[in-house]
Amino acid sequence: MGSERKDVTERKFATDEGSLRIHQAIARQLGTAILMGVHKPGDLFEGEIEASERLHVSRTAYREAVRILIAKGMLESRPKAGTRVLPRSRWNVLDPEMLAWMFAGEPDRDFIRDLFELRGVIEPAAAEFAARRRTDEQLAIMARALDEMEKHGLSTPEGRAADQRFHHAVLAATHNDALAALASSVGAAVSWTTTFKHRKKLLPRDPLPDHKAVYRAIATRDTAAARNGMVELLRLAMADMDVVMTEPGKL
Amino acid sequence: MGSERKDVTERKFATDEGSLRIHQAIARQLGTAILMGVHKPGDLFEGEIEASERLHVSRTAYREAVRILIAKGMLESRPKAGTRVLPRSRWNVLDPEMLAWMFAGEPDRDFIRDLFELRGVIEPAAAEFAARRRTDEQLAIMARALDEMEKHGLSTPEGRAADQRFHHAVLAATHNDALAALASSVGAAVSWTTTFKHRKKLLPRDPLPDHKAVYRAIATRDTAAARNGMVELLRLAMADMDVVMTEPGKL
DNA sequence: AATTTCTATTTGTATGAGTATATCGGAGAG
DNA sequence: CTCTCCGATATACTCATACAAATAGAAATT
Repeated sequence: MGSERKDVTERKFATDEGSLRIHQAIARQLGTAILMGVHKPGDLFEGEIEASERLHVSRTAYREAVRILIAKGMLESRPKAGTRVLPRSRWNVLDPEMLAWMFAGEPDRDFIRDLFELRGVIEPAAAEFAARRRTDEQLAIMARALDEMEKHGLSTPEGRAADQRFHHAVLAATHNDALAALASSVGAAVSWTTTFKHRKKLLPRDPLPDHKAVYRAIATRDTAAARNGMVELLRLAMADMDVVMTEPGKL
Repeated sequence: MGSERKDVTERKFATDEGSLRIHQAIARQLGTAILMGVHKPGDLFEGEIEASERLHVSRTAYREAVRILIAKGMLESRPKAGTRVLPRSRWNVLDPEMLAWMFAGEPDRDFIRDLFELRGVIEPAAAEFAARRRTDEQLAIMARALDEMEKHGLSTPEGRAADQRFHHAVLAATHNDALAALASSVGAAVSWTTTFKHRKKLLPRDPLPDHKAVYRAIATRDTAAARNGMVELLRLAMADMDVVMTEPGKL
């Protein structure tokens, strides 16, 4: 003892990371900074002591935050060498938490495009597998999701959540853990479009009929129709997105 | 406490985790245990103090290990509630480190199947994108990889590494970060087949011609041929794998 | 110029004290 | 009897400090 306690309220203000534990809050803060390009690949972090003092947290908490980012492939650290940002190619960009950090702010347009391209690759195949392997229970989940989409509409958070649940259910129905692991990536893309379109007040077409077509195909175990339905659904979503992406001006 | 059989050397022996830092070693140990089903979803871990004492490490190191596993979606921890294993659906099974843990031991056959199915979805599309967008430099990397595959053969570690580099280069050439992030997943599957087939001493067919066909298609920017070539390549790999998987007996 | 040795810097590990939080059980109200 | 509230308590979380290990880079050596 001998050293006086710090003013704790200062940190609350500085970070304001909700009810997260401190290490999580710091991880998010650092992760977000890296994603936004504040720290670029190859950049060296300050030492643990300086960093933890600047952030008004203990070295323990700071180190745990760094461990989290290392686990996600964003950082590496070695004695004497320090802690530095890894090349983008090493980042686990499909990690759910990382996607959450990205989409909390203004995500990179290029990456959005990449994510949609991934959707285009994954989801038609997933729909086909789902049509072949879905259980009745999984089908029921899809039905409920569609009901709620219809009930709330895509302009409400509930409706968008239901949309995500539908796509999630399709992936789950593939009975393939590797495909299902991409649910958060697909979900992020799904969520982004609808949110964005709502923000821009352009709802060019009702996506519900397409969703229902996919649903019917999966219900009747028509694999080809399921794939085609999903392709069609995505074609529309992507067309809308292209409008947004090629649009001039910020955001 | 009475039941300890501890040396200081025991940890070195028990974990024998190479030159990993302690927290990494513990993370790997716990992660592997979870993957092998020693700790099942829903299971509660012992307290930090007990756990760290049993493993002969400090609470600091143990906690950092747990942070890593939490970052990968395997665990969650809350005060009073304890630390428990999350449902499989939450695990980031495509995380490179996690794949390494899986394939270090005897990976789950079902998951291998899932991974190959994912390959079947991803790689043909990736080949098509690569044919459209590859740079000359990326093409050169593929060429070098094929040369080394031919030179060393798939029965050598060098040859298998070259095989992985080829598939990695194709994914990189898509210029899509989301697809490229799946490189380690694809790589794990690639590596597993060749390693396994070599161990079983069955090399049914030379995969090089197929690889070269894909390469030529990408070189000439023939998207359709690239896709078809990759489909063909995978058809063979999967056929071999099916033989292995349906084979009776362990492993 | 290449190699080895040294050393200073940085992360890694350990420990103990104290804080915050959520679960569980029990008391009280309906 | 069921439900809600509330407080005791177990548990993870945070902090501060000390010391250990490793390693990049300089210095000495060949």
